[in-house]
Amino acid sequence: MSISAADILPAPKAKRRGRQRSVEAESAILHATMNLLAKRPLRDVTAADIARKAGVSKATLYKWWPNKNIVALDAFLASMQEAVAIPDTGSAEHDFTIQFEAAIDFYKNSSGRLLCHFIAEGQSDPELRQLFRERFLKPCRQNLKIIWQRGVARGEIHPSVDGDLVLDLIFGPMVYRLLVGHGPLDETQARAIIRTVFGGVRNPQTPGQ
Amino acid sequence: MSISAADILPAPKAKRRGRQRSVEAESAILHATMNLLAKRPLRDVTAADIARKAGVSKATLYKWWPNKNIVALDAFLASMQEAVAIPDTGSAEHDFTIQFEAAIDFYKNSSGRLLCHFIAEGQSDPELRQLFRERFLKPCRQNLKIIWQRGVARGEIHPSVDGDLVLDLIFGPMVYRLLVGHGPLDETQARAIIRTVFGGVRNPQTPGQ
Amino acid sequence: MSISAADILPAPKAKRRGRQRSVEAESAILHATMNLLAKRPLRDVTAADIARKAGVSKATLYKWWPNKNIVALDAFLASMQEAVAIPDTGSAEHDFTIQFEAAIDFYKNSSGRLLCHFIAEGQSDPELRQLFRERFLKPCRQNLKIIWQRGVARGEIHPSVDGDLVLDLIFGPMVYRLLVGHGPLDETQARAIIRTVFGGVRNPQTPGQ
Amino acid sequence: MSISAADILPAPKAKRRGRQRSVEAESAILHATMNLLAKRPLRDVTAADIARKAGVSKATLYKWWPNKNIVALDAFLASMQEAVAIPDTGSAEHDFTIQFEAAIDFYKNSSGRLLCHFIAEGQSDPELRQLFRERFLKPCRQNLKIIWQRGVARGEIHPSVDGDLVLDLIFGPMVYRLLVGHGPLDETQARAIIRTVFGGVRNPQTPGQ
DNA sequence: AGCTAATCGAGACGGTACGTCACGTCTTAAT
DNA sequence: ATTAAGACGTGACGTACCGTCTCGATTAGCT
Repeated sequence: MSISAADILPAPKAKRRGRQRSVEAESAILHATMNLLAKRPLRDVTAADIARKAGVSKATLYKWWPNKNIVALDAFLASMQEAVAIPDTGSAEHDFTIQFEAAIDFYKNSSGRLLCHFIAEGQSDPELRQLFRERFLKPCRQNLKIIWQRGVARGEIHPSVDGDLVLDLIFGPMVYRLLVGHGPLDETQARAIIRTVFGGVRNPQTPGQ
Repeated sequence: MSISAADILPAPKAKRRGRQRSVEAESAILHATMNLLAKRPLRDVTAADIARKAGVSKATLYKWWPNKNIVALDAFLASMQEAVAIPDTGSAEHDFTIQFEAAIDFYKNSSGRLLCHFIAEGQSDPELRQLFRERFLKPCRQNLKIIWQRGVARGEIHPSVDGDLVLDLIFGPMVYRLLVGHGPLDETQARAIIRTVFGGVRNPQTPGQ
Repeated sequence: MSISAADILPAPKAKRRGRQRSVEAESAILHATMNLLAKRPLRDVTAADIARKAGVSKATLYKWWPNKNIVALDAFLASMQEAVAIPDTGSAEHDFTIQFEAAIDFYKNSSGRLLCHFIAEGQSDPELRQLFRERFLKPCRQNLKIIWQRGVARGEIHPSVDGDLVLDLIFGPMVYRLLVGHGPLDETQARAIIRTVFGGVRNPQTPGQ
Repeated sequence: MSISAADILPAPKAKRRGRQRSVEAESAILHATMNLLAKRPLRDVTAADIARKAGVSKATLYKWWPNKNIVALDAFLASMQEAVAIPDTGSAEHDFTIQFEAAIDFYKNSSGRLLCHFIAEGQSDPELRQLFRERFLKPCRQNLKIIWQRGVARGEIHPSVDGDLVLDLIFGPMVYRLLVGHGPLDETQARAIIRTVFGGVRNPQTPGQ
């Protein structure tokens, strides 16, 4: 899933004359960024901080990225190298549970804070918002949709329900609680969410329903 | 639901000696703030802007509020004067649908952007995050929980499902989409969300389930 | 030599109606001011500081004095209660030496710093400058002129030299060094100054003069 | 005698890497400062005023100078480009008269007000006081001491009198009157001061002396 | 083997918002 | 009428970060 800055920037048409872009610099910037983001929130990491830590000039940073938020997004994506294997247990509900528990576990660390900051900064940085959707959210959701599709194919999931809606019913509450912190977020909650999304909150015993 | 700055500050026991706090100033600040927030995002509204527009000094603003974000929250809360009547149609699902549609309608305007900015700024401003939960979220959710409680009492809603979870299953997706903008948010979606939360995504026809 | 605020302000015509002016307040203000000025420079003492220390409201302070600088001048003058006895040894040079040594001794303490601050603040506060001349400088110089007059009368001092010039030749260097700190200021210097002012710097032995 | 900010800052050893300090900015700042100081007193000139007038950012100003007072001192020094030719008429008294009259003439304008403000601000700004002595006073006095030295060498001036004292006897009264304004300051006074400093105030005719 | 560009580090720059401070004025209830 | 308390408008302060820019140095393909 890793996406380097090169993906965003124009492809190097043939070989350009002059000094080539420094790969070390890019790598140093991304690593320095993740390093800093592990310690303090995105808002408190300045472009100058990143440049200093990476041993790179601010100009280099701004040459390849429009601003530090997008550097951070890039660094975050680059750090998610290993492709996540989508489980396939034969039960969509079980698969979702596995994936969702893993997600909550992952976002409990500084990754969650970072995710929140991307969403937060995206409120006043449309480009970040856009890239966040394209580069991060879309691939994630495409993976998850496979579970949904299997569920529909197997007849487990009602075909009338939109796949995007299913994902948002699952991940919406998680993101909400991550951002606002008004409720707990652990394995128990993960299971309860999946169980409820699948079963619904309606009481079937009720005669009048 | 309106909450003025006075709620946050020490209550005026009897009448204090000395010049009283200017009610006009407070009101002017709150109105000016809402006025500005209707035009541009919270990030682009400065403390000086608010002070100028309110005909008030910056010092006065900082005397009563720690920063402009919390002024904005206060202004937002003050603008939500009218108590929202909780519907009671006899069906929790219907009640939720009414309320949820109203909410989505409300947050489609600048209110939604403001809500998003509160959540966004809250990521790097713990006090705002805390106040947002206490002053805004809590009262809202207490209202909504009444619908849930009636539903449980009537046997419509399965008693095993936590009320907070129900609210997050409904509002989580909305907030998620408001913040990230990866999916639509309209009356159709509102109904689909409520319907799915109540009915679940599981296909009951499936024999193997 | 003490001059109270009352001297500056309009005399209380008969008995006015209502609460009478608090003498304690005035005294408390003047004492508090001197107290504060002994600790830190005039610039760093605020009107609020004085009011707080005196247990008085800022409004009271501003009612009777135009600003804190003039409060300070008043406080300084009030603290110089005891009339200085002018020496009369029969020699103007000796008398001046005695007085000048005493002056340098006096201004070595915080009094000197205060004097400097009056002169300094006077650069941007014409009223202070004016009052400093009238209330402080004039009385001081009138005293000192007695020494000069006696010297002229006795034939010690050349009648062609203006008395004010004599005083400035003596005290100018002192004030200059107090303010700028470019040279020492002690008993030795005091004597050298008086000696030189009386004798001149010209070398009488020089034949060609 | 001109002293630029560069003198205060670390000398540019060879050519440093990176963008060089803008000479235009420095020059613009110094000129703008003098320009403003010709119109209103130092106290009423703000750092923002200078920056705006110079077309420079406040940050740049604060990068190179600790505060506006020292900018002003620098600007004042820079404006005193032309080296003052020390007169050499063969008579120290005459030389001093020429120089002193010129000084009084110079300080009659806004320069005198500026000088006073440097001394005034120096009372609460030790760095300014220090720089004023080092950068302004010292060079001035070294020039003037040449006159004194010649006078001593020629036998005109009594060798027992310290050169610094001679200068303070002459300039002390001038500075005193400039600051306090208690006496006139013109050509007549200038001559009277020099004459008295050289001849002393003592009446030689007096038999009893 | 130069020439020519693109890139690099360093860091200065204009701009703008921040939150604080002191000023001198004012309003209020109590004396 | 004057007081203590203290809120108020004004306006400067010095700091921080933004994103742009200008340097001289470095590097590599092209002549």
